[in-house]
Amino acid sequence: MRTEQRAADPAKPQAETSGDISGEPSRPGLRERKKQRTRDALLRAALELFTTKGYEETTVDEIAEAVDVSQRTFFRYFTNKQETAFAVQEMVEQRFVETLRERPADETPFVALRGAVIDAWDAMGRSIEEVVPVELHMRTYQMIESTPSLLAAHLRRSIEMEEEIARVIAEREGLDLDTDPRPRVVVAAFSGVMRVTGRLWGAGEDSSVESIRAITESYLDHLGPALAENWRTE
Amino acid sequence: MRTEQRAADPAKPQAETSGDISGEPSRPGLRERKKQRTRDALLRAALELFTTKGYEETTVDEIAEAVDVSQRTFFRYFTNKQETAFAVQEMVEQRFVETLRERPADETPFVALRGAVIDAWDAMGRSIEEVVPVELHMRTYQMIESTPSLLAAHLRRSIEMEEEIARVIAEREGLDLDTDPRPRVVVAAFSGVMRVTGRLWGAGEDSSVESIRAITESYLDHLGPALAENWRTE
DNA sequence: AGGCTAGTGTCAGCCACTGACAGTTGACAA
DNA sequence: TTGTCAACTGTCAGTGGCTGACACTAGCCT
Repeated sequence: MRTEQRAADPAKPQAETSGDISGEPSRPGLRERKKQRTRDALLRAALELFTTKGYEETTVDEIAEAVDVSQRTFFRYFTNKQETAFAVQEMVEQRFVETLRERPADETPFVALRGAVIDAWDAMGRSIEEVVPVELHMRTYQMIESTPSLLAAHLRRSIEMEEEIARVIAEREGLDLDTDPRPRVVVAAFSGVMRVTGRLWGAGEDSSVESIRAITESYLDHLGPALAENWRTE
Repeated sequence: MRTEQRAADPAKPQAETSGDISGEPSRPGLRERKKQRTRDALLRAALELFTTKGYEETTVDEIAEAVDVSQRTFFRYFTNKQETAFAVQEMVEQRFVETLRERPADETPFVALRGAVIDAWDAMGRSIEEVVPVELHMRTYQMIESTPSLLAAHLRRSIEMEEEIARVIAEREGLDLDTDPRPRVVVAAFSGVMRVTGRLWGAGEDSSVESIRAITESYLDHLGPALAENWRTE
């Protein structure tokens, strides 16, 4: 009943306390800012440690110590050790889904999916920096792919997202997920390919955003033809 | 550095000790038989407990106690708690790969894959009984699908098998996995669909072998058409 | 029968994680 | 400014997965 993951979010930014007169996104109070700083510090420290000495080799105690808080405090910000590894990933995925929703309605599901990933990769380069250096995020991604327990968690998160994506697709096409298997099927095939590209990228040399973008495009373009009948007599 | 999974196999049936004169698969010594019995007992006890009171709620101590051995002994047979949950699954997958290898060379990769799963489901019904009741295995499968940490592990194991399958396909077609992405792509798409069916089956009512066989066939037949362009004007 | 060694139990200890409780410290009203 | 309340944190103790070390028991073999 130990390891692995739970749920909940004890660190959610609960209701603003400061008097919020102007409509502006007023700067949160000292308390909030302090919390945010602690969380960011824990996250960065964790990722830095994970990517240098390895995930399994990094102790929660070490992470806490690096930020000079108690271990108990760490667990109040992150439900478990794994969660830190996926914190940034989480953001990227969020963005992907949003992008997908905004795709023109006349696009084929597959085309829309393809377009959304490409966009997501591009946007990522720009908007993550606020939390952690992109380069650190890249290293993190590769670490996830090469750490068995994290890979497992990564995959599970993936299929949860698959379900969400399938819902979006079904909505776009005006279909019923419960009776029409096609949305789930495309998404499954699509995601399967995405995973392969992710793995390849993680294993390869070039860890740039451009690199994964290129692999993604190329592989997705192979999907249709690959399911066709005769490979040998192409 | 705790939970999750490791590797190794401390319980492998190492070299026969008894004098093996006849060519027959002579009955192993008392020592071996005893070991086998302990392992089977642990496995059955574990699955029984997992499926009744839940995986996370089951303690290794409880499993060990149910078989009346020490906790330490449990860990000499299984590298970790998770491994027991997948012990039977492991056999099924082994069989699937073997079946795939024996598929007629003139079949399309996709057709061969399709045929192999169907065969595997059929064979399963017959040959697992030796270790655990099929019904218990079914319950176990559903438990895996509904237990987050196990689902994660299950997915990871799946992609490891994907790689193996991709190798088989590449071999069949005489292709080079390193330069030709198509084997991995079909396998990825295929496996993606397989996972969806597995999940559906686990969530549904009918937990029979026939049921999953049917779902599998139906869904795989949807894959080709689903990737085609226009769903709305079908 | 007796020695060898695989298999087991016991013990101690690490680490992820959690509940309980008490001490600090921002936020806010008087 | 000060006092109160609640949020946040640290400390402590405990559970459960998992491992190394060591001593002991019991099949196996000569």
